[in-house]
Amino acid sequence: MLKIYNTLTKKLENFEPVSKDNIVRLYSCGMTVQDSPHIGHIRALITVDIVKRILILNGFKTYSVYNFTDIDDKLIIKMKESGVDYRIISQKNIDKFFDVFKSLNVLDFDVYPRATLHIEEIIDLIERLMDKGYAYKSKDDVYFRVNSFKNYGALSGKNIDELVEGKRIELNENKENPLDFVLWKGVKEDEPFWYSPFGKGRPGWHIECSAMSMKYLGETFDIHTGGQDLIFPHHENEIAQSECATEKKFVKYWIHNGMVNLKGEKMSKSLGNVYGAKELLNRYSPNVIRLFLLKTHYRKDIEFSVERLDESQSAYKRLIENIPKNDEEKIDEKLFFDFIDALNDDFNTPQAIGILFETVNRINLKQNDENILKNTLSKMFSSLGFKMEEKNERKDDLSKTLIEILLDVRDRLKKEKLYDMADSIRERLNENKIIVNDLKDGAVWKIED
RNA sequence: GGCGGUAUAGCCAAGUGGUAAGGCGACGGUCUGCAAAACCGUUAUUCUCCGGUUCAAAUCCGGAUGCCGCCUCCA
Repeated sequence: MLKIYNTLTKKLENFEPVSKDNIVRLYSCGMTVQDSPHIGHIRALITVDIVKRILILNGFKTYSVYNFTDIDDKLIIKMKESGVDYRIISQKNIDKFFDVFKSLNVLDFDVYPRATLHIEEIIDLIERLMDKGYAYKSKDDVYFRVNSFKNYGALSGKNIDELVEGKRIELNENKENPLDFVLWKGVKEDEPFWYSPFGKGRPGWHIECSAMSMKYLGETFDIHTGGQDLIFPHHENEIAQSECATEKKFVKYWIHNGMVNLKGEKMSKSLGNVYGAKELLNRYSPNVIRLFLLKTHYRKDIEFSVERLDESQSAYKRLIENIPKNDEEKIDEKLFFDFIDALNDDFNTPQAIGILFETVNRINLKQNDENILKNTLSKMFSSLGFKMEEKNERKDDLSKTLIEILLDVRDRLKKEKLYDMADSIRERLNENKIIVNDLKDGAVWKIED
């Protein structure tokens, strides 16, 4: 039985899907595409990926949505600064996202909707809210009336009265209540806009997620994921908008992943301390990054560092040694069951990875069930979304031959006990990223990753 | 100030009542002319601190302290 920690109830709950059709519907809050993806986005992505994979292991089918918020204040600021149209900036970042996405071996989502392509749905939703008295027009903007939703604060555990006293509420004389949030922003000079019954303007943050999730997943769906930093106000506002419009429960399970911190600080665009996804992928393989992330439980913050990644790389090397190339059928059912059991406990990937390494240790002890263990390891490996990497053979036949000749010469030198010369050949090859290891039956070589 | 989370070995990290998984590192060993790689072994009498409950506590209860996130755009 799959158990999920639900942010809404703050409890571990048994997972039971909303619909009887065996399809689990998920919505992931994606990027606001004013900037390139970073390690934090990767973590969120790997988290949903694991959620989906484990649902599938439990016999469910999934239908999932990953959205792009491709119009917002920051994008407009960037446009004004650079003189480049916001659509070009956002498209560039969406392209970058898909580059990263593809290399990570993440399961495809079924839909990747964009806010600007759902203006109609957004307007409809705002109209529904206005008709019911949950939203009001003030000057050129439309706001959501927070006081009209009695459950406001349920997800984030916040109390409306305390929020009002908080020091960080933005002052805006158009609002009835400082907590009210904008659904539709009236156009200002030199800004992109769309026509609507409430005047020219553009959607506020929050509303696009409600409109798009409802469109593709229905008014009530199973799982909504995102980073912990989205709990308030973004997800809180999504619930308010959606539930007021439909008068139905919006989402059954809310899953939030922890942050990736850098030097004790959250990595974020505003702090300017982000570590780019692309940079990272140039330096580490997708599997190493995946291992680095899955070694820590998804709800816990991770302290980002190159040392941690190097550590994961060392561990990964040991793991990969024992993954057979061809998947065979026969596995150790008990072992695999333990593995699933760990994952079914709120996606406990650290424990599952522990089982992987215990299996590696057993394989290395060369017991008689070695092959079965290897097959099981392979199945666990791919269940977690790791993918056997194709070694890119950057060596052509000629250099291969030359290296073989050199090693042959070196072998003869060794036999003559001319170790200085033999070692010098090894060193010079080494300097050129050709690693030579003398094993029992002769030397082997490989090109350094 | 409010809300939430967290504290486990040198470092990272599981474990929520039955006597501390796993990884990295370090050290020792096998192999080796040497090195490297690979493999084997060792590495927390104890879980931030102080009380309490229990036959039994890292785990439950009360209290203290530290760290982090959110309360403003954020994955």
